[in-house]
Amino acid sequence: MTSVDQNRLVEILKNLGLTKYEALVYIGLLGIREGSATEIHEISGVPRASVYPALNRLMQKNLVSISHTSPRRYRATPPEEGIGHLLSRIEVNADEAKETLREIHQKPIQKVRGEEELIWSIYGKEHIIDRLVDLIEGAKVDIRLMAHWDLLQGEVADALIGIPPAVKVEMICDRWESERQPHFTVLAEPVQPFRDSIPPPNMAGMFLVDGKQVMVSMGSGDEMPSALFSESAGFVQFFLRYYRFILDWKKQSDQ
Amino acid sequence: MTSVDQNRLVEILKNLGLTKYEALVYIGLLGIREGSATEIHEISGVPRASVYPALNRLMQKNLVSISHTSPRRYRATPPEEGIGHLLSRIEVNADEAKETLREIHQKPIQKVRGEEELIWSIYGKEHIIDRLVDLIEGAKVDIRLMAHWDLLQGEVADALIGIPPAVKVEMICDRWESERQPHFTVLAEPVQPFRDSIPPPNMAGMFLVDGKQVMVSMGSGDEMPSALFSESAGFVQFFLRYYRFILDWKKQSDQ
DNA sequence: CATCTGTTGTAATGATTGTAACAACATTTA
DNA sequence: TAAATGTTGTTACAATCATTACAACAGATG
Repeated sequence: MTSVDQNRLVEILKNLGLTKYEALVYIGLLGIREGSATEIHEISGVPRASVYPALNRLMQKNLVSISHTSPRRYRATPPEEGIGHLLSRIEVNADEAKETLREIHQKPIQKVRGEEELIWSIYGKEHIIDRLVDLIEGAKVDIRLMAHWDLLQGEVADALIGIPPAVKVEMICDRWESERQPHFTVLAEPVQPFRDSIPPPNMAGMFLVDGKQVMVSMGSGDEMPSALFSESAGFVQFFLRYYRFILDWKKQSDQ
Repeated sequence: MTSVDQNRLVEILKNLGLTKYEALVYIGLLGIREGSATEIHEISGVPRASVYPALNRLMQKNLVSISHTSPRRYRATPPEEGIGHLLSRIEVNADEAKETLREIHQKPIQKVRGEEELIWSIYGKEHIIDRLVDLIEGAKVDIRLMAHWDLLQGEVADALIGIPPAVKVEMICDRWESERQPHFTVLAEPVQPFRDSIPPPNMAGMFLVDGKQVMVSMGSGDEMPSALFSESAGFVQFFLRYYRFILDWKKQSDQ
């Protein structure tokens, strides 16, 4: 196992609640299945005196068992089980938090004012895609979009495919390389706003959902993608008009 | 929301990777849906100057969006989505770690020596139940057990019910209050070793799997339950004999 | 328009906490 | 008795918490 792998593993285990020493000890112990504190120290690189408290804490986390021999010997819980239980606990807790937070969110403790009039910024490709997926999955009536395939491919396309048939989907894009659904209208050809030579990935896109929400994404190449989201009627109307203009323009240039 | 609830929430969110201030800010913001930094400070109790860096970090975690008004306003990502994505990331990482750790575990880097000759200790009710479930689910031929219902109820019983029919299950217990399966043999009646008056919960139990593994559990009332596990042939044989003795004794006293 | 007041946003600093790293000591074992 | 094992204590460091100071800005007022 390379040092990069190990650093990655240690990082993940730290995010699951282990300290660096605990992670190193557990990884080392898995490599020898079972051993004494001194052996674990040798395999893991953790100072010998620090192996003992680390092992005690790992036992509390059910990742290690002890045999009261002399010297004491330790055994690693297999990772499917050990990590599995750790993760289960986190999931249970997260579900509990989600429920409580949902209640807070649904019963605001003060009158919410003009939230829908504002324009919200989102930064980073992953964040944008996460939020796009959420937006698409929340659609009830229709989705109109104009976007570059660089943005659509992957999770966004999957979300669109998963839309129930009652929701009409209309797209203008340079191309569409995923499956088509009967309720899709795809105008897939190079269109003017996306024809410029810009370095991939091209994150340009405009998504209109239910005539009430709009999300506009921009950015390409090395620059940090960003997006704007709004439920402001004015903002939505602006982009609806723009979309219809492009649609009409597209239909005419098809003749 | 009570202060206990809030502390619990903050604790869970910290385990999902947030700092205390980030958690308080997110919770507070959910309560007002959208607000300025000063409003968030007032609702959350986080010092006003510290709200800003906390909000920036929450934006990086896709839990908050910003509107570049003057003063700036912030909006909370709904918890299903925000927490959901956090958790997904953790799960993906945990699966990756599990896979890498499994490879390490399956290819020990040194010759494993007499691991099966040792007796391993496990402490704490939750840990014992976790390990019992793992043990039961790993059975391939048969399971023989003698245990008190206090220990069996819940996850252990569920695991037993989920055993495939090819695995024979034979139990001696004070009672069995879950469903029975055709491949179960249940001798469910007060038996001598469990008849003493001891404070509930009674964690006594002995589990033999495939004639190769044994786990013995003990403890009751307020005392910390503990268990021993071994694959040592001698240890397993000892308990097999003991089990058969009790079984014979049980069958005779039924006549 | 200049001035004043209050608000917003940022950076710096100090305190606290938990972990990593190391040293010293006590006990046990061969 | 020397080496190994196990325990305890100390120091350094990093991150977070908590607070302070200040510049810039916005709005109100004369």
